[in-house]
Amino acid sequence: MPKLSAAVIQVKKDTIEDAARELFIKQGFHATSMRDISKRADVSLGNLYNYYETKESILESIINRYLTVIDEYLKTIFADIEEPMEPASLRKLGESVGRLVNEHSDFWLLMYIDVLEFQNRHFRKMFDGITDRFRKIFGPRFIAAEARGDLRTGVDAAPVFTAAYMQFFNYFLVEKLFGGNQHLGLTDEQALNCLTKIFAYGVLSEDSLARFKKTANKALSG
Amino acid sequence: MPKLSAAVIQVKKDTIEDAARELFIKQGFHATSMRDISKRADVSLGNLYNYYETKESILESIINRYLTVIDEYLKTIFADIEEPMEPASLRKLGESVGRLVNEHSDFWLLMYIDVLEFQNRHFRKMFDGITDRFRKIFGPRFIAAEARGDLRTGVDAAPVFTAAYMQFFNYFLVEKLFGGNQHLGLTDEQALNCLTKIFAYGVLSEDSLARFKKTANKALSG
DNA sequence: ATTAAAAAAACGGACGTTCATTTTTATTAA
DNA sequence: TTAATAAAAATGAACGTCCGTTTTTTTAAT
Repeated sequence: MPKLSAAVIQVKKDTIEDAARELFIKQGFHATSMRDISKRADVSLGNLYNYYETKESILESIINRYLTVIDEYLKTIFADIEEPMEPASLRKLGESVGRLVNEHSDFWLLMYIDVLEFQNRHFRKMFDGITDRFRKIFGPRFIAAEARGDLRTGVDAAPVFTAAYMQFFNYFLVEKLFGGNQHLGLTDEQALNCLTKIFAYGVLSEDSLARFKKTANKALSG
Repeated sequence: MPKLSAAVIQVKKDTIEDAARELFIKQGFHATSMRDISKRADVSLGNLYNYYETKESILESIINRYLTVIDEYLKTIFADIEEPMEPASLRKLGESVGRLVNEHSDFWLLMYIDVLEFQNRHFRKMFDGITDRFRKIFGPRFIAAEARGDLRTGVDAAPVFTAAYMQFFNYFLVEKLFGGNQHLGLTDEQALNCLTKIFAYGVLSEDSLARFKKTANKALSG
């Protein structure tokens, strides 16, 4: 038998990884055996080792492929955002992140597998330097917003945008994977509104704002 | 041999659970064998089954004990907060949550184990109805703050406080377990300040606030 | 002597991986 | 177009190890 074409090999790897992913997610990495994978992928046990060196390398391949999928999803999300600091944009960011979490919730389970089994070796890049990445994408618009006077004095847009992104992320992950069931006491729609308003307007009234500023601002400088 | 005293039994269970916890955290639940636990706890393999029915019940016992520890920690945190909506209080909340995460980071790994292996069965209660719990603790002070006019009109303090709590939590978890290494591009101190300011004051300036309110407020109502 | 705890041995099964064997198929020669 | 061939792919039994748990035996305290 001559070598299979790269395309055929890729198809087979796809079916193997699909099967493995489903199992890893449902029952964890260690609880999934190579026999389980071979059965579900309809590939003989031994043949798995023609495509992957070890069981761990199957997981790695799944994670790496998934990372690119998510990366592209995120790119389309960010491409849709014109003025990142506007409330409507933040709200839209939240919606998009919610979809990302809910449509790919298995991916985030893989992330926890990675945290537990490999000290998050494969997923580190997701969070490492994330603020800088946002600065790269939105930098000019951050600066423009500041120049227009959209932002409070002293506010750096990049970490704030990152914080909003992370907050949305965390909200939907808790809802989806941690059994939060409306842990903010609000529907998803209401929660998105609430979180967006927090980032845009904050919580304090104009009156109390002036009152607290005297005592709090020095403590919160920097 | 007469029955061991309850105290002696508890001591032994402590040593077993300490050993098991260290192993579960370091290498995961499935990757940890009863032989590993028996070796580390210096207890014979068979004897483990005089104290626990199954391996899973060891994990459950660890989680339940830990849950009470964390619960008490949280109680002391909340007891320290007099006016929950003041910036200084939010900042203090953030510091406390940071300590909680960093001092008990293994606990949160157990939570991820629980998510993966048991659909978060044991940890659900940590997030379920959390906003209501905050309302129970701070309810009168939330109402008082609103009555004093501290809050913007239409702001419900409880979900906001919960969101702040979750945001701090997530920030430190990402830093500690997900390799964030300053993912906001700030030191922990600066990040605490930044997040606190977001919750207190929001991001937008007074000028832009008025400008956006016309378009955004109807979209964000509710 | 009695009773329970602790240790050791044993059990059946499942694990990741290897490997000798069989099957398959793109290429080659007819 | 077809048949032969050679090499890769696919197979599944086998390997040695380790698993969670059970059973048996030994030890220790009343």
